[in-house]
Amino acid sequence: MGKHLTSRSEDFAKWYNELVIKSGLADHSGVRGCMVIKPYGWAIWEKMQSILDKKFKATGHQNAYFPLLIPKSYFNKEAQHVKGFAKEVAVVTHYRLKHDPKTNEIIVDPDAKLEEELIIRPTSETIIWSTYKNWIQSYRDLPLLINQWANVVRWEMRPRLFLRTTEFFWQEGHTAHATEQEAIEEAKLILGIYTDFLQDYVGISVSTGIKTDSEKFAGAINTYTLESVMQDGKALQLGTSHFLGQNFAKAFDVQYSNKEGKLEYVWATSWGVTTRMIGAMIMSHSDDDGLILPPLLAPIQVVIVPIYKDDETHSRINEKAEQIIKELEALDISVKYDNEDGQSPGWKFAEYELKGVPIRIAIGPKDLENREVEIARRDTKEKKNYPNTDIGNVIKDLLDEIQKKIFNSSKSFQQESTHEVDKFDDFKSLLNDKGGFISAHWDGTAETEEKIKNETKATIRYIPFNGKEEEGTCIYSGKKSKRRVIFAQAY
RNA sequence: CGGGGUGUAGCGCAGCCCGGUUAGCGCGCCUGCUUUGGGAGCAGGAAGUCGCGAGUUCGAAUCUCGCCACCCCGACCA
Repeated sequence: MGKHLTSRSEDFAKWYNELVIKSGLADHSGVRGCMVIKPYGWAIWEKMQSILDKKFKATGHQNAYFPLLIPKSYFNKEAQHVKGFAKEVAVVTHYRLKHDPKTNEIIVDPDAKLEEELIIRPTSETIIWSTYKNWIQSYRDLPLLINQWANVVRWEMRPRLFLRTTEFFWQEGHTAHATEQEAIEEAKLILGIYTDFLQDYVGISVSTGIKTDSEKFAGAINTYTLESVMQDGKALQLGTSHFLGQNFAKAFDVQYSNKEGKLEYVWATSWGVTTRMIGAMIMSHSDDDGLILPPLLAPIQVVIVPIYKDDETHSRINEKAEQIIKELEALDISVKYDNEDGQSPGWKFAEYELKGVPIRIAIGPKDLENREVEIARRDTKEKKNYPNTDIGNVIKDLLDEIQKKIFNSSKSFQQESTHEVDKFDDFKSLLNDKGGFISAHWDGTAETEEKIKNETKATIRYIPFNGKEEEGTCIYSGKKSKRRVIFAQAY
């Protein structure tokens, strides 16, 4: 294992890559764009899943599972949807391999060609709506509130660990409602759940708003988004919640009888967050020494490192460590006692900093003598000695404090990274300089949006909700504008 | 898909230009002793189809041709 990471200032992309791999979250695999998520990384995802899952269930959603493979014809039905995803779907064309007698190699059996090709889901709207058609007949069947935890495949040209992989994990919610209003409320409810989750648990400050037509989900009427600024000044979309209108209902003919016995198309939403959140968490909080994990998602919240010279001291430390472990476990704090004797304490310190364990407790001869322990927090690198008494509660409070501190840093960073700009020259120089969110006037046309993108690589990340009415002129075209939108260069 | 790079021990690399001992170094691993408050030291040891396939040659990690894979940078995307 290399001793040092590339620093963020030297090469942010390299820092990120090394960090993901060296901290043991994930590995590259034999297939381009597909990654192996290792136990330490998967443990974080499991925590994310269980927290979100509870929130979904608390708001009336149920989990179900729909198939990975979707007949190509289903995919055809909603025009915008096909158009949006066509470029990146993987297609299954055959169902068998055979031995080639000539080369003695395994080849695709040409006789096993599928009559109808199957696509590997890039998202599940089509298969779900073709199923909902049979599930929904009456207003009594509504609302239908389903979520699934699944993997999807989108053939990516330029993959990046966690941020953009060809296969990724996510949850996708798909709901059907009797009224437009109710569907919009659902999409916003979920956006609120995502916001709370990202801020309270992942510790990332997010901003929300509506996507422009060119950035919205293929097949949606409106896409609500959550966005944040990473440490390098680039923006990242962390999740989306879509109001789908009646587009899929009409494409798949999903109608219900209302109380008056008249047939009406249902109103739909879909929404998702992915393993990308892990990448965002890394890029938001971590430093040149390694990960900084928010306590509420850290697989290990506290690590105890013993320091000893002789067996007698060692066994006294073990005793003390056991006491602390009991105290912490009683408070539901996850703790690891690293009592391996293969590595020096210094090695362990560096290792757990790399892995982002929020709190480290060191116990050595001095501490035994003074009836203390040394407690070090990962986020600030601060070290302090605490007396033996009531260590559990000290740690508990410290974990809370770290969680808050991480979020507050993210919040102030996001505020510092947001700038109002009125001149296109300033807009461009700001992008070159530090990036971040740029709040600027836009004339509302797709043409201007496109031109700005081509010239600066910045896109409109979102149109803020309740953006205050403000007379102004478009930063690019000089035409009249009534509100500011948020631009950024994005991942 | 374009440009660049890499492929040699579990990991990171050198060797290749200019072919020739038994393919080397660091980390890790195993054994032993000494160590342990910020990535420990010494001694000994195990571990390699040199990405794959052809070719040139007395001889190929090294030269030639072909193939494959991955990474990085750009255009598309959660």
